[in-house]
Amino acid sequence: MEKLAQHIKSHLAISDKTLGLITDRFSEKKYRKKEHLLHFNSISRHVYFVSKGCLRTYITDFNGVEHNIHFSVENWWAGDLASFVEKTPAKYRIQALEDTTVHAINLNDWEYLVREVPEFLKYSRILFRNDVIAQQNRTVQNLSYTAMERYEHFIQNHADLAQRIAQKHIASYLGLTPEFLSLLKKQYTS
Amino acid sequence: MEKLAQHIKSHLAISDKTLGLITDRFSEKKYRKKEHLLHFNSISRHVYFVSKGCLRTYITDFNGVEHNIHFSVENWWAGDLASFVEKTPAKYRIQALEDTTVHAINLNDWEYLVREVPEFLKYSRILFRNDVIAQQNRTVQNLSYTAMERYEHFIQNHADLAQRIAQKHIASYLGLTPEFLSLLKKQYTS
DNA sequence: GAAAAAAAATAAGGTAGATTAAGAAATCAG
DNA sequence: CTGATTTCTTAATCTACCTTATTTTTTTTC
Repeated sequence: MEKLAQHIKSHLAISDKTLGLITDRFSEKKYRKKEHLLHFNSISRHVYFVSKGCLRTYITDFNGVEHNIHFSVENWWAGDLASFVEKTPAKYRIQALEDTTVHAINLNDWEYLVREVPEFLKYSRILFRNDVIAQQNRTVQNLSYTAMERYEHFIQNHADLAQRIAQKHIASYLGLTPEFLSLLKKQYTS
Repeated sequence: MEKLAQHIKSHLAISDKTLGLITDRFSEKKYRKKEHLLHFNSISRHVYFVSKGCLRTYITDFNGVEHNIHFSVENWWAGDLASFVEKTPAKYRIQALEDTTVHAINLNDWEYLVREVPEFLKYSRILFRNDVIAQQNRTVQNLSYTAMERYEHFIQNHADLAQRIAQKHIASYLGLTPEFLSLLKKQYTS
């Protein structure tokens, strides 16, 4: 739980005792590469904090094409928020891209913490807020930039991810075919 | 303030007295068509609840092309959340598309309500949550659907808006040129 | 560490949507 | 009500990105 504790501490002042109350509600789970944490149309019972490894959150459209929405490496959260809080069937799927260790919390515990631990409520608000801002930025970028610009931006801001993740997953994240990304990459290097 | 009160009531149980505490912190403002509520690079001092009229939230990209991010008609919120909560220069601009009446709240009052009125905290969480979910859906749609499909979807889900707003603004929202939208429209009707 | 599978590169040809331009229709300002 | 401005339409041309197919490279598996 050390990474989760650190993450919370980095966002607000909190005593170790209170921190303990929070981390007590999480349980560690391990997933093998390619394993799914969340399946389409199932109800998302947990949200996850990644302490090791990498997850992708994606949808499969009506043509069967997968679209990566989000990557979660160490110290990031993953989850289908809508499914989790509304108890509705998930639109998203979540899959491990590497052997991954997460700290999972279920809705009961989440609601307990939000209700009983003011620091957790504050932390959860920061998470939601950051999520909103990140999503906004992505919308803006998809509207404003060419494929090449989006690729450059991704490389510059997520150099680590670009090393770790298969190119086809980056292509999917950027809304491109892997073939076209391959072409861009060649142009970018030269 | 009646519409704002109604909107809050529709999301949670709340006494009229508590509701009064909340609406007291809002002030009514009126804007003429084409007037801006928020300029680029200024700090967003307020968020707005629209009680009459219509606003658009948009960005101008480095080529000078405008991209509509969001429309806010009666009973919707508008604001550059990132700028508002972080006190950073706004990325978005907000403009009245019609003569518009809003209820505005500044950050001090917002934070006061979040801190002192648990019902408002709950309400604000619902707003953020819905915002996240709506943004997610938009990302998904932009990735998965053709221009025609996005147009059909818009017409079906926002028939009212389609009547009220200039087509060029819908085109911008859908990520299309007005010329191409005009073409789609012809195909759609026939 | 070899065979199998998955991912990446390369290339030709195709298409959704952009660009440019010009006329028609609607809206606005006085 | 009228001229000016903005918006919408139509059409020809163009291009960014997709599709399909083949080969090469990398990764996985046992």
